[in-house]
Amino acid sequence: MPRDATLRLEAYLPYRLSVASNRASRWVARSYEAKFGLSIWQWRVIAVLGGAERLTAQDLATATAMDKVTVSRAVNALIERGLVARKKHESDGRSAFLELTGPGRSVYEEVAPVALQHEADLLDGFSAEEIDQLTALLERIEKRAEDLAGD
Amino acid sequence: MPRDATLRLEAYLPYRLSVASNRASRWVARSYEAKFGLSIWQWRVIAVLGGAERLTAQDLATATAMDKVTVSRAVNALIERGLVARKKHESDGRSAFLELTGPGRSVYEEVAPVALQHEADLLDGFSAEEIDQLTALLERIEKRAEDLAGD
DNA sequence: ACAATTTAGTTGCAAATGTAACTAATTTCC
DNA sequence: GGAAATTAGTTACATTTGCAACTAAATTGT
Repeated sequence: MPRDATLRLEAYLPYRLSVASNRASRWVARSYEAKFGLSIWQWRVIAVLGGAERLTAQDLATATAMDKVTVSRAVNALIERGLVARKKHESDGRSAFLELTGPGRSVYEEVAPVALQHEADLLDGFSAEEIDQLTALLERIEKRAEDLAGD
Repeated sequence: MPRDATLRLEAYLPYRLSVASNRASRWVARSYEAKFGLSIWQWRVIAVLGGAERLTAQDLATATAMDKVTVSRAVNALIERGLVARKKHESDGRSAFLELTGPGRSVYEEVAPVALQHEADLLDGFSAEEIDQLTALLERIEKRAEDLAGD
C-alpha cells in the first residue's frame, strides 16, 4: 500500500532503488575498470569462478543473474585476456567448463579484497542489524519483482 | 564492515542492490512502455512536471537524477509527441521552462495511479515500518555512494 | 566594455546492450 | 532409430547509452 496517494518521484520506491543502485554500481564499476580493466560483468564472472569449480556458461548466467549473451561476451573477453580457460565438457559437446587460469586466479585474489572493501565503504556506519534488514528487504523485493514479471 | 571475509557474490551488497533494482525497473519499464509508450526517462519527466511548474531542463535533471543529455532526449521526444511544451524563459535565453500540455496532463493523470499501484504491488506484504526502514537505508547508501564517488 | 569563463542545452560518435536469429549438440518420444 | 523439440552458446543488428565536442547565451573580472 502506498504511504500516500500522491506521486512524488523522490519518495517513489522503484526510483529510490534505482538511484541508489546506479550510484553504487557506477562507483564500483569505475574502480574495477580503473584498477583492473574489468567491466562489471567480467568482474562478476571472475568473482563466481574464483569460488567454485567446473561451471558452465549457463551456471554462470544463473549465479550472476546475467543473461547468456552477456555471459558469453564477458567470458570471451576474459579468455582473450588469458584470465579464463575453457575445458572440454566430456558429456555435453555444446557446453564447456570454465575456470580461472593462473593469472586469472591472481586477479581474483587481488580483486576480492578490493570488492569487500567497497562493500565495507558503502556500508560504513551501518549496524549488523541494519545490514541484515537491508539484505532481507532487498531479497523480498527481488523475489516480488520476479514473480510479478515472470522473468 | 563485511559480515565475513569471503567474497560470495550472492551475499555481496552492491550485487544484491543491482539485481533487485534491475528486476524492479525492468518490470515497471515494460509496463510503461506497453501501456503508454513511455520510456522510464520520459515517465520520470512527466512525473516531475506533473507535480511542479516552471521547471527548466536543468531542474528536471536535478529532480530526476538523470543527466542533462538524457533529460534533453526525453524532453524532446515528449515535445514531439505533444505531451510537453517549451515556454520562453524571460530572463535567460539559453534555457526554457517546460510544462505539460493538455494531453500531457491527461497522460500524467493516467500514469500516476498506475505508478502508485506498481509500488504497492512491489511492496505488497511490507509493513509501514519496513518501508520506512528500506527508504532510510537506501537513502544512506545513495548519499554514501555519492560522497565516495563525487558524482 | 569586452575578453575569458561558465552554464544551458544539443549533437555526433563510439561503445554497451538487448533481442532475435542462428548453429550445433542433445533429448524426447513416437 | 529418427524426426521434432529443446538447450548451450554465438553472432548479427538495431537501439540505447554515455562522453566529448559543440553552439549560444550569460556571467565574471579587469
